[in-house]
Amino acid sequence: MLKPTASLDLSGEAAAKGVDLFKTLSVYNFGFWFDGREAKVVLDLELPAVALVSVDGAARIYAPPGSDAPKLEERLLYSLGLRESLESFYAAAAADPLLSAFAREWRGWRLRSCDLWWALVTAICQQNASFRQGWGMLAKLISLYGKEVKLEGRGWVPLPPTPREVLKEPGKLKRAGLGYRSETVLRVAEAAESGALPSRDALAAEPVERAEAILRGVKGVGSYTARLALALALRRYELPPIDRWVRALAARAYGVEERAVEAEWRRRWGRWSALAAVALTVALDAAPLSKALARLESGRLLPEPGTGGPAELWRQPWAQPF
DNA sequence: TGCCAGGCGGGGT
DNA sequence: ACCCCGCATGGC
Repeated sequence: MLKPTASLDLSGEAAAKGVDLFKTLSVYNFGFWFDGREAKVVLDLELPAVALVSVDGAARIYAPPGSDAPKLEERLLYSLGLRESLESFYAAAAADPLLSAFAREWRGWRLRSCDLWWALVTAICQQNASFRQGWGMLAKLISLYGKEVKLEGRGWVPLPPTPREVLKEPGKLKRAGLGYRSETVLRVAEAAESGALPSRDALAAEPVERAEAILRGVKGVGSYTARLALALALRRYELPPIDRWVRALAARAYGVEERAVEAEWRRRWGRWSALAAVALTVALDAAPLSKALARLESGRLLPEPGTGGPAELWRQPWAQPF
């Protein structure tokens, strides 16, 4: 059982940075981690440590006795994007044919980060799968491994399995519906356990192209997966994860050939390239490509209620196994 | 019921 | 620098 080790109020920091905690906590979140009012934010899978964060900014960190509270507080601020200034991102987005409406209505959104292992698993589950299939896999994976931690006085919080736990029961990956992606997740788990995969801090010290190459050293981790993981875990956005979905939408919106999309995307978005790609999935509710293209044609470039996209993932029954 | 989905690696040219 | 295929699974 984890006990409260620190309490803090994020409302001042959020207001100063223009961060909307509801948007930040709700986007790409599961119902078992966000209920519309309060989020469980996993800070450390190994300790473990979890923060309870209310949309009004009240936060409490739960960790084992003797944990480094200031370090966990800093990790919480980092993971909510409160250490990041997105002024230049939203300035660029305001003038962009894909994200101008998003920049107007969703300026307070920040990408939540997670650890490197879970970022890679998340990205692998998006390979060659629809939004719904990918996130369904993750929900089922968490449910099947069944890891939970109790917060004193606040009940149980589901946790993703660690690399070691996945290696101990590898068969659960296929039962979670990962199919051939299971082998890639197992190779990532082995690399993490053996030390072949650098820690997040070690990776963060590398030039971003080198960091991408290191992650691609694992068979089954390609450019898309590596770049998405760098965005989710390290908040490194220079390299865009261009999949066929972004490729087709950007070709249409920017009037370039599909093969020229990556260069054009990097030219327009620079150091915000990956963040812009993730923001686009939020704006278009990660709709299947044909629907997303139709949304683009009709100028419907904001999340729409009832579509069950990233902004409403937490409301979806298929993503709430607990 | 096939066909496709927010990739990837291995094989070709 | 391209092109093409198969891959395991789930949803329609």
